[in-house]
Amino acid sequence: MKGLIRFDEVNVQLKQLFDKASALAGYSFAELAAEQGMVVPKDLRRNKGWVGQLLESALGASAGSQALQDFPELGVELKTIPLDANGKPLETTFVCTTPLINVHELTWESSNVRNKLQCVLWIPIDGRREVPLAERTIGTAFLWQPSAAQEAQLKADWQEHMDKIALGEVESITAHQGEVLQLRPKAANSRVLTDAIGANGEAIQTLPRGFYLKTQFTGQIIRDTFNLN
DNA sequence: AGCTGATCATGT
DNA sequence: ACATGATCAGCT
Repeated sequence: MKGLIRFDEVNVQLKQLFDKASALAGYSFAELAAEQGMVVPKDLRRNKGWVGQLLESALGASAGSQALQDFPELGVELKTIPLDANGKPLETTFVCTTPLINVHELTWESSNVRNKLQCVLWIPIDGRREVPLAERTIGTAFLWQPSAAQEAQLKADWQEHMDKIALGEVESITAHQGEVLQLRPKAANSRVLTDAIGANGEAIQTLPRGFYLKTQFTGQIIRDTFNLN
């Protein structure tokens, strides 16, 4: 009984979140920022995460720097995705940082990538740089869970990357690898170092990496959702 | 340093 | 034109 009641409550909360996100469609960044008491920066050059933070604020996501979902009680991750005039993603999507040590015990099933992508509340946003930031608008939010085929692709890429990391080959991995999930630097700058495994199993220092969804993958999600093509 | 939120800017 | 490697801000 208790479980059933909780289940219902979670569904109600999820619906409320989705309704709230849906209601944001059409608003300009200026309008939403005013509502949230935020100031629209001139551009995103020194405020790259600003749009994401604007939506987090509007939807009441638990802020912070923890490696958790945005709505842990709902198991939902919030992601903004900048689109061009044709509805194509302009950027890859950061998923989470990549573990580079103690990786032997890790499995896809328990991975942070799988956890984060289990249920995503995507919010398409106008990413056109030629449009002043204040005038850009919010698109139609949608909930997504990876299909079996999509999860299989993600798992295969994740496993390939993690195998290389475990073998001490992290520095040979480029963003070209992975069908849908790539590994790229994720740091304040290229001089930042973190612990990793070297080619002979020894400890080395390397640039921190993150997992990113390639634009072809997110582009297909967008097309599937909005019946484009 | 290492997470979160990401986009920038350059090379191809 | 586009993706890769680099970078920016805030908080812990």
